[in-house]
Amino acid sequence: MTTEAVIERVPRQDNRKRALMDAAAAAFAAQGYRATTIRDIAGAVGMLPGSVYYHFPSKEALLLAVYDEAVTAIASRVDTAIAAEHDPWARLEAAAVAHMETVLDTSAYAKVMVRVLPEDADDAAAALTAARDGYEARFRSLFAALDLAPAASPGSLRLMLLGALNGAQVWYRPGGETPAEIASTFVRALKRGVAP
Amino acid sequence: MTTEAVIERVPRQDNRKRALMDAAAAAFAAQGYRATTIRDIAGAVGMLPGSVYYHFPSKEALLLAVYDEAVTAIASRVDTAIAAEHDPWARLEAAAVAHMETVLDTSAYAKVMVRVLPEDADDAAAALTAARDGYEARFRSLFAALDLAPAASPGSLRLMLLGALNGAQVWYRPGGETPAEIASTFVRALKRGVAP
DNA sequence: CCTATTACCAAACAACTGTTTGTTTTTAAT
DNA sequence: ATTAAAAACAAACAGTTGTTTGGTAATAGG
Repeated sequence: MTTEAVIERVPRQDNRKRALMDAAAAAFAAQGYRATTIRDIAGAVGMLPGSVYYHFPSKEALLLAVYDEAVTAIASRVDTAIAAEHDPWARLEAAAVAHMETVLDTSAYAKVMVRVLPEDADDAAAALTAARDGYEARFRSLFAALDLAPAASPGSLRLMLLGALNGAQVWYRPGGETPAEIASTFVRALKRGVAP
Repeated sequence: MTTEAVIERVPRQDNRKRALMDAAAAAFAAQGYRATTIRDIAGAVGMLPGSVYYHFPSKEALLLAVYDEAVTAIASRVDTAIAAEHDPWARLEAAAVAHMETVLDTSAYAKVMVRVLPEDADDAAAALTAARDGYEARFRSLFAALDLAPAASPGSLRLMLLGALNGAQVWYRPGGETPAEIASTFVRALKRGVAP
């Protein structure tokens, strides 16, 4: 008994955990965190509500998992985009385009990051803020590398750019300019406006 | 009976209706619509939950009343601000400053307009959208009056400006630049960026 | 004073919420 | 085939939600 080897079980599939996160992301993005019920999510993957708690200990934990995944994914896309550029303004433009495309086109995860405010999840609020801050630090660096006119504050500009990009989720409708064009146009206008 | 004069009663005071709307606006702005309960609002004015329904037929009706009031108030402030200017860019700047000051300083009502998405209120969604559109039409006119470089689309610029201004509510913390300074700086940068 | 209306209370309702519990089925290694 | 863990079901729980109902003070006009 004491010499018993520790048997390691490989979990059958993560598929269900992933399916739950995908369903949760879609629901959170479309209806918001509070308006989404565990029953919505469970139903979307053909599960009973109680079964969700085998995979996640709480609704907030599920949100946090989705949120972390969202931050990781968009951060990696932005990193790839800026790695291809050297000029500071070109890097900012590339980052803005990647951000906007991810939020508007790609995944429900990024939409969750924009739509769900940290205050929506009482206990997980600090964790959500931390995750978001980690991502936004990239834009902090990008703005710090710019050569700006003395009147322009990099902090305000960064927050306004992110506000404008994220606000697009509320009003954007496909058909006219693409997300990439909108982001690109905006950053270029900003450049002409605040360069020395 | 047929010649009976119609007696008109003057309601004692609207004070309570107003108090309810103020409390609702504060709660909606701080916690969002769904996270706010009728009990929260009733408690804030020293009333029992059921009594709220003497003044408003539903929670959504209360939201709509707050929303309409918010739109009316911010629209009047913006109208006053732009009436004092003649140059198109100066008018836009004045409007942006008035918008931002209202959202950040003045009242919880304006914050509701920014924070509560129409989709949050299932049945009243269309009414909320209509109210918001009526307000945003002012900015449509302001942008239409500008002399823009051919590459810049007035529609995208308008939505980005509003996105940036409204996004400020999420990140703004008092202490540094004032809301008016931020809005002003931003519009001026935009002008240099997109003027022909 | 009388009376109808206004404004509110007190208590409940039915529906829905996140979550828990005990049990059963499914899976994969022995 | 046996076994044990993994994954799900079935059913409930306790709390909260928006809302309704019937009664009761308060108010102001007659």
